[in-house]
Amino acid sequence: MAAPGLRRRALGARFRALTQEIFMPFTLATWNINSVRLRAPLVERLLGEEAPDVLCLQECKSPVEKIPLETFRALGYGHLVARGQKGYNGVAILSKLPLRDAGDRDFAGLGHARHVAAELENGVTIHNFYVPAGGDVPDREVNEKFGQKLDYLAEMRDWFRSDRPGKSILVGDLNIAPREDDVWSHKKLLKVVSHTPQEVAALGDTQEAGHWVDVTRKDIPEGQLYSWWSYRARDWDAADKGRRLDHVWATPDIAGAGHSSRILRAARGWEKPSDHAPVFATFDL
DNA sequence: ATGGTAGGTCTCCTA
Repeated sequence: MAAPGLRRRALGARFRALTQEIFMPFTLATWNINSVRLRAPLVERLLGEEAPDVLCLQECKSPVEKIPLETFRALGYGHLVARGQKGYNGVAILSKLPLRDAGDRDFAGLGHARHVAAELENGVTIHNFYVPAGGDVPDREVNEKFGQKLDYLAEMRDWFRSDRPGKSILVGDLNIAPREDDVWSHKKLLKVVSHTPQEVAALGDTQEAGHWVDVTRKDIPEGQLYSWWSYRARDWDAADKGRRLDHVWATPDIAGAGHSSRILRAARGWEKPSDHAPVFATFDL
């Protein structure tokens, strides 16, 4: 039998080990960067100023081998799981924490680099998505791209239905603003691709199939919330005609650990910006 | 009702 003092210290160590095991908070951000090579300085600025543990990028528009990993590694981000192609699409997960490549899927058979998954050492899987934008006309009979977007979402839905995810986070540019307060004008955008009832229903089916919790809206349930402002506006900030296209979802087993969601609107005003702002969430896991 | 900007690539596609 150990002396009372020793026993107390041993319990203290066990308590510390236990609490550390339970509370290992990590912060995650998702950002459509619109060319990771052109905007490598902006990525560096975000990593330097905000220091998320994990940064998921979309629209890298670069083959994986041309992503400037060494500049990011110098800031402590030595781990990369990515898929790329020349000129279009491309998704990357950049991390301070070790990652295991957990594969990718080619939904709707497009042959595009629009999904990649990685697993953290705590067993959490991160899915990074770039859902097709869907073209201009919300009618698959006259616009093939709109059909591809709906097919992409349907195949995501079917996958989550057949293989229900657990301990998972899904982020990315989903190219749909589902709620009325996710767009600057619900009424004016009802026939605009990204906010049509058909797309909102498709996204809802995909979310429901995986029992995904919208972590951003769990944290910020009220009010207008945007993550994208068009380049075409004369003054994006004053006009504020935004949409919430970028999302952070989590499975119910870990969604309760998510908190401190925010959108870094300021990044939309940086020099030569992306048209998207980064979305953040922290998970105590 | 219209056109407005941006990036990559190779002259126009995509967002």
